[in-house]
Amino acid sequence: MQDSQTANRNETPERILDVAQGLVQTRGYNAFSYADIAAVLHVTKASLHYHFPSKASLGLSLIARYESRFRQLLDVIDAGNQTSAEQIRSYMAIYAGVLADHRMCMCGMLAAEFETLPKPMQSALDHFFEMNEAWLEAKLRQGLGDTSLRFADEPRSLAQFIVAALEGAMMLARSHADDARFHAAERRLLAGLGI
Amino acid sequence: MQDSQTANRNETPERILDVAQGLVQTRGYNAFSYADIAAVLHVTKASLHYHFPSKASLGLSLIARYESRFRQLLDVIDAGNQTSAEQIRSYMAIYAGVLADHRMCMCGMLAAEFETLPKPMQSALDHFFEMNEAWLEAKLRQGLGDTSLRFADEPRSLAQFIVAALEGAMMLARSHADDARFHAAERRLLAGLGI
DNA sequence: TTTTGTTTACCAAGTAGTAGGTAAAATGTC
DNA sequence: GACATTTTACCTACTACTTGGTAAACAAAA
Repeated sequence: MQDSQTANRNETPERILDVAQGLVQTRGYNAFSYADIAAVLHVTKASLHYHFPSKASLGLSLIARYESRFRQLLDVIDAGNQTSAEQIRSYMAIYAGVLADHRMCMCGMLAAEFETLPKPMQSALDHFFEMNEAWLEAKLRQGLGDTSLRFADEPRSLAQFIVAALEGAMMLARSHADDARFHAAERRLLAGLGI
Repeated sequence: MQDSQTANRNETPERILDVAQGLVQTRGYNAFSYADIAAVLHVTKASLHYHFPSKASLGLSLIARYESRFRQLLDVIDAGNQTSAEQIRSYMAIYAGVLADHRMCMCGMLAAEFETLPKPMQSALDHFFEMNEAWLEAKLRQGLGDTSLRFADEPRSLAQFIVAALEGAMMLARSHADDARFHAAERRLLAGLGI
């Protein structure tokens, strides 16, 4: 009958992931501890270990959830009836939304720390970026086909470039506390697609 | 007369910085400890604290040295008689060299960890990027003037974009162990300047 | 009454950082 | 040149605290 207990049921792991994700996005994987999460949620570290036995397992769940949520957003974009150009704009808007929340893309942050991550997290990260690049590549090809986009490069390589540029712009916009830098990068990347 | 003593004289702080820089570039500021450096140099942690009282002071010295070395490389580029276009190529070659050494740009790495750094390090980092962007902006303006470059954007904003894109490309090339991604980004950025 | 989630109370190892001491080199001063 | 003094560069041994992680007891549902 205690609401904070009843409400938690089955949702506790999600709330742990919420807090952990925020910490990774602002501080990085190596700069947060179970104690930090415990303090926010007013539970003990031991309780966190019940849901996520190790930090590595927590990290892996973090990436899995992040990718599946990202995938859902892409599915929504795919379902709408926008041109490829508009869909790519929507894609960039996802990044912009994260930045507006004073966060770094979680997987961009983890990419910086790549060398220090457990193997399973590295593989999950690879998968996340592969998914992103594949989606973008498809949109680029589509846009070339229906003439809503205009560019010279190989679509796969251009997709990789766009992801890298967005991550880099996000990182520097955040450290300079200047979202305008990111939006300028967005505009320039779109200009490179002839839109 | 002991060579490892005589040789060390006055150079020990430099050797400490060398090791620390390598660790930051591959693992990040939050993922290395004095113990790691001590192990490489076969000295005690206390000895490191003699030269750099705190990790923050070590970090600050790290950025100061990195910026002054970077500045020297830019001065060499300035001194040569290349076109602006060629000078910008040389600038990108600095980044490529770091990546070829399986390292991330030290300041790019620190930018990801920005939120967790002591204030003095944050300010030093701002200064590093400001210096980079100002140099690039000047080269872009110069290239517009002597018609060796062709682009539509504001030079300052374009300079910021190029730095961000290089950092992002470097970060993802490193995590994918695929230097080709970075070189593709280089080519695309140069193409955006009409070269 | 078993399952689920939590707490208390730990642990071994690692973190940055300090105290106090030592040998040797550098710098005076006679 | 010989002497005392200071500085440099290091060490051993420690403190105070944090890290990820565990075991066992306990509470609340189902």
